[in-house]
Amino acid sequence: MERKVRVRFAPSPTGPLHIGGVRTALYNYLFARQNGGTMILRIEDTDQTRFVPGAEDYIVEALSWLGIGFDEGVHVGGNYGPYRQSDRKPLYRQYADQLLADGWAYYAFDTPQALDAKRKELEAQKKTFQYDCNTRTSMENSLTLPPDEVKRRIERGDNFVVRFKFPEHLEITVHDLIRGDVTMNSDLLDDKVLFKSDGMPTYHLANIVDDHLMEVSHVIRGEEWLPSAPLHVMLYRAFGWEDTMPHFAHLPLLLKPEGNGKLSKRDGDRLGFPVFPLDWRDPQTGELSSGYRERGYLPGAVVNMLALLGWNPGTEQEIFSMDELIKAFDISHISKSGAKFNVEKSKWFNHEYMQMLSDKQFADYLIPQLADHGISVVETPDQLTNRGSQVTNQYVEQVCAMMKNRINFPSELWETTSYFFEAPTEYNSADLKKRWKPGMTTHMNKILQILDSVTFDHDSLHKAILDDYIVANQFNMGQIMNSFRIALIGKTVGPDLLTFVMTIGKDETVRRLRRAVETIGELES
RNA sequence: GCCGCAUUCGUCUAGUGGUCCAGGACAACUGCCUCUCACGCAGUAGAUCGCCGGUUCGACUCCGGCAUGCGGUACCA
Repeated sequence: MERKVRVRFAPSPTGPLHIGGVRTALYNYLFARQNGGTMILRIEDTDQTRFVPGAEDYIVEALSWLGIGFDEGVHVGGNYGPYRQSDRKPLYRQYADQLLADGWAYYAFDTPQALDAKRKELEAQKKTFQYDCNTRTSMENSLTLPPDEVKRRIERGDNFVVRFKFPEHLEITVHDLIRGDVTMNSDLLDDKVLFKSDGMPTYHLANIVDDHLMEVSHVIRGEEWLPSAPLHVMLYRAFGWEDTMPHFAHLPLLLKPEGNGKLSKRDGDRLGFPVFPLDWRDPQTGELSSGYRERGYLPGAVVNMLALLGWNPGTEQEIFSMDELIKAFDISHISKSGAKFNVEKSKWFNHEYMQMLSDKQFADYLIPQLADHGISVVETPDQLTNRGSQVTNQYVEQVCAMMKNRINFPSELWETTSYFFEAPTEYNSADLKKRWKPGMTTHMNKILQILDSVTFDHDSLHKAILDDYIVANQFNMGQIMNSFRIALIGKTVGPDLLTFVMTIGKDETVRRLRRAVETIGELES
């Protein structure tokens, strides 16, 4: 019987959402949308000591920025709420009690300090302590204490936890959609705490109860959960919910770009790329971790890049819109091994997505940067009152159209287009040395004359300067044109020079060239 | 230590027993374009498929061992 697809993304609000978590959310989303299913956002905040203010809002905002939407969840509601585990607190006790009553769990009174001491003691003998079928008989719990003593302690208000009682000698098999069957022996598994002394369930209990109550059909989560999956399977069995147990898919981890290991917050700032979707300022330390959005990544590029980090379409297509991803996504094409994050490729993705933007959208990115440099934008030419610090909207778009293909990030806009808006204040000395040879001032003065006498359009300029002057006289094209370029731009970079001249106009061209001749002319040796 | 998962060009990956002397992308390099720098285009190089055995007529693909990496081993998720 095929159930309706219901998946959940269940982060815990302990800080900013890690990019690996974003990918988990994305895969859940793609799977839900592809199957006409429901996408749920559930907040797993059972550890009250790790609560971080703002983290939940951050999660919602980040996923919303990326276009990963939810049908049910803390922020949108739904019929299976509440969607925050702290709000579901009263619900869990009865399930712990049920397990206790059925012999699947037991009370344990060992204090954290006692457990800690035990671990240290064993460690000194080079052994490790695990609360399991071998050790539970020598601990303080309802398995070893007389029933009336257990009752007395509970009534007295002693702290206790509820632990799962793993059956002995049992092979537990978890079927994973990505890895196939994974089998573990119950004798090696520890009796996990299900219910804490503070009255909250642990992740393990809450997760199973909630997934069951919310009728979750598929659990798509990180590989770090694989070792505890047998516990989860056993819990479904213990509750008698095995026939509606969700399918599991454990995603490979995202690794740091160099060396080995999980991608961590530190790597990002050390290697100069974001590990988080949005900027995050730690409320405790005030430390800022940078995000993709603020770095100028486009949401589509981030989604596309993440989708392909651990999954492939089986074809050679690399650029996917969200709709295309939804169509192409397939759990069986998720890879099994961890993926190293590649900064260069993420830049390439962003470049591709930037190129899909219109000139107008580029202009919208550039205009604030112009303002930062004292240049304001007006709608029409007749509104221009100060040519030095004002440009028209149309001019900005024209510049963007010409320069967009060399842009990877919006932040590069000003530095790669500034010479369209400001005359050079200095001339690159290396370029001058290479191009501005003796006699160049004479050539520039000649070009000044030509500019003055010729019709100001691209073809006429080309004929007058390139054909009739440089080529006809067999002058060095590279030297003259590059010197001309240095005079106008300050260095030997940029678009087709005559197009540039046409863009900034005759007056500005003449002004820049005159000034260059005056300034540089003296440098001739 | 114990348990689990993984292992194909520098990186992401294709590959589900013969069609693979292993394909694509990013990066690198070369060339074209060109007054320059980019973009773009074309091409080159780069992987004894972690190692050793086994199964098979045939293995990157199946099995076993080893090595390495990663994950887990909390009253954290």
